Amino acid sequence: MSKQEQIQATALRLFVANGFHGTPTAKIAAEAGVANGTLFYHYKTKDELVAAVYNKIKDEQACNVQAIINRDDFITTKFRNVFVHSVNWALKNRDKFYYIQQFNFSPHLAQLSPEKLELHIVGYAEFIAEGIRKKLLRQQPVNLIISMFNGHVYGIYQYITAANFDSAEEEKIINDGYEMLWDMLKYM
Amino acid sequence: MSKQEQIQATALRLFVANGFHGTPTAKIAAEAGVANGTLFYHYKTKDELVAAVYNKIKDEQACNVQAIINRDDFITTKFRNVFVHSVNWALKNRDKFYYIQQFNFSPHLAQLSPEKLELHIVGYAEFIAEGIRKKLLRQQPVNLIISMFNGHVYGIYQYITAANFDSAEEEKIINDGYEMLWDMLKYM
Amino acid sequence: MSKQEQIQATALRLFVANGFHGTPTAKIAAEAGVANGTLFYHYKTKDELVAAVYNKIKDEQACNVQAIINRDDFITTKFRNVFVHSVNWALKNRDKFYYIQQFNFSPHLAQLSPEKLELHIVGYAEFIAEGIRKKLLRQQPVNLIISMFNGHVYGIYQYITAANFDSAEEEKIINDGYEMLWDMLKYM
Amino acid sequence: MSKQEQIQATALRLFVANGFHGTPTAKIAAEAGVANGTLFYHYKTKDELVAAVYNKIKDEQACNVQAIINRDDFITTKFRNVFVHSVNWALKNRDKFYYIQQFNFSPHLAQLSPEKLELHIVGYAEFIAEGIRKKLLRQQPVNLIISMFNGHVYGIYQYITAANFDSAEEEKIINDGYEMLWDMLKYM
DNA sequence: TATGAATGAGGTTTCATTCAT
DNA sequence: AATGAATGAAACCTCATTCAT
Repeated sequence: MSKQEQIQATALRLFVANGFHGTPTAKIAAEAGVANGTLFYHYKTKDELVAAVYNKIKDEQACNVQAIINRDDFITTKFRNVFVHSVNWALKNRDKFYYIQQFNFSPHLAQLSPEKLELHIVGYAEFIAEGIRKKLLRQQPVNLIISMFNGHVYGIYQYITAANFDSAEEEKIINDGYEMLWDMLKYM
Repeated sequence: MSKQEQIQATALRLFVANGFHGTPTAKIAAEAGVANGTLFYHYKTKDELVAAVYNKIKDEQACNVQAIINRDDFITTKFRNVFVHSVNWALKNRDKFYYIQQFNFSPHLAQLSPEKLELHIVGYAEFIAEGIRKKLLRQQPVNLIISMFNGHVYGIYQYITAANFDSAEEEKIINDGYEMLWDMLKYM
Repeated sequence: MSKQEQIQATALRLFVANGFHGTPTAKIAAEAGVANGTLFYHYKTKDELVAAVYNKIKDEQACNVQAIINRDDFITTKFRNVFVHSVNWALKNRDKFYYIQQFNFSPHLAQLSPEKLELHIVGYAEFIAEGIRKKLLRQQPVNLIISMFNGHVYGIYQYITAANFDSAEEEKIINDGYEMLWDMLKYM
Repeated sequence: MSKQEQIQATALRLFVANGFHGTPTAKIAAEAGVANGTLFYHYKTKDELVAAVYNKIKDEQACNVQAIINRDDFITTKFRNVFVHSVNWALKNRDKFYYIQQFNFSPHLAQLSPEKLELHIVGYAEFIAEGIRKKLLRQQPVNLIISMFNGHVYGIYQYITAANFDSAEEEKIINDGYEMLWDMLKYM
């Protein structure tokens, strides 16, 4: 693990635990086992580090989703798989999921270039558009469908993390959640 | 308006405009027209003020929702009204809604007493439980329904604020959004 | 106990526990059960309160010693009694004794009028002068004798408070201490 | 002279001149010719600096005394030299002596580790124990002898500093003082 | 006599960032 | 590529004191 990766991993952990503001760069460096100045050698500013961590997570997320989309499944299967995978990823990477939210509701978001942001949903958009075109999904704007989808993932995530379910219960909730989602978005 | 109220009102305004970290206590005091020390006379720490502002918004929100719930409507009407109102409130108070999210994804949240947090959903829970009991809503746990509901509000909010719709369009989206929500949560 | 006395008693306790600087007037007032302003009604400044506590203790001390001096004892008996009493008083009023030292090594001391300070040793001086004149005590300046005397009290006090003796042991130490003192100061 | 040493040296000078509370950290930094933050880079808190200065003085004192103890003198000579030296050091370093007392009667003392405190008397204890064993000194506990000794130094110091003696007078007083001390502590 | 809200100067401390090595 | 001592602006907070009631 290179020093740069050490720094990012430590930053993620500390930012989630204490917030951006509650995490001094000095602490990140110390816990990452590098010198204070090293952090600023790799990232010009703290904000740059914050954004780098965000982009890395987003890329990882997008990659994973893309892998599922690329599978040669039928669209409705794709849809289901993307949902289930998204929830599971969030549950297995709570830190990262939390970090994304924290970042989204911070002044940092505004400083990201819009094209960078677009990138993260491009894969989504296509197959959902296809679903709408083929009258498998509701006749609504693609972005609205995506927003509903994400809101739903977020809702399930909140529900599951607020309590302490075992993995069988978790699975059932995700399945029920998918049924609800499908009832909401399917073409009728 | 007492000095204490002035401080809180000013803090609310500045916090929603610049975030808590972007707002020095000195600025709050100055714009509230009081001395620096006065702020700390009424709130032991800045964090206490941050939490007070949060609670005030939450109370306002809860009050509004409660007013709708208390109306002598049929449950399905209540349900619709609460949804529509929640989205509209968020859209008309984007700063406050943003502040709430910012707070929710920060270490501040953890420092709030759990009972205070419970209070904010107590009104919700009852009428939704009733809806489930009367077989108007899906046979799922109350909290799951609430989570879905909130996720949905959040999704619609995101969709609307990401673009620039006129008020007629906005209304249509909210109505469509409600239909989708209902298809998801209604008893079948 | 009047409010004024409450304030003084509380101030003594807190000053000893936390030092002058470590004790805010607000805390004194609060723990004394009076309002913040009340303290400043009785004492124009914090320094005045600090000095008042000092003077009260010194007066009490001086009074006690004077009572012993006034007894119709032979001078050597007086001498012994004053010593024994001084040590015992210090041990029974550790807070007060500590306070005196703390005050003596603080900028407050310099702000006391010299005549006020003189007052506290006037009783001492006379009978010691007599002891010297009558060739019961060493032929040295009165003030030197007094300084030695006080240093000796201080030394015994330090020794006893540093350890945990029972009262029989304490008594023995004080007696031994007196013998040493006498060997040092008696006329030969 | 490193910046760290500069800070400590300046702190020592200002603390002894104005007391710890009378010396803002900003002033120390300014007079040491370093930035404000530099002080806190080397000392986590002001208290840490206060203690560091204390320890430095104590070490200096202990070193000096140790040098005398290590000399190949007869015990009674050692004893005399230590006394004379202690008084002279106090008189030539009134500020430092004052600082030590100020510190001793403050909550700072309680925060020093006990083993650190022990260190400062370890040299003393040994040769005094030897004096007792060899029946040159009174048959009393070592610590009692030390306490008496210190009380005596303290008494002489008080007497001399309260008035304005020339150096010849000072010398005589110290000699007389020693005789008294000896009459008190010698074996009979 | 007593109160307690209000003050504001001043203190300690933090921390992102720089730079000589 | 890496270091870590040094920086100084700016933050939070304290507290003796005042004053209208």
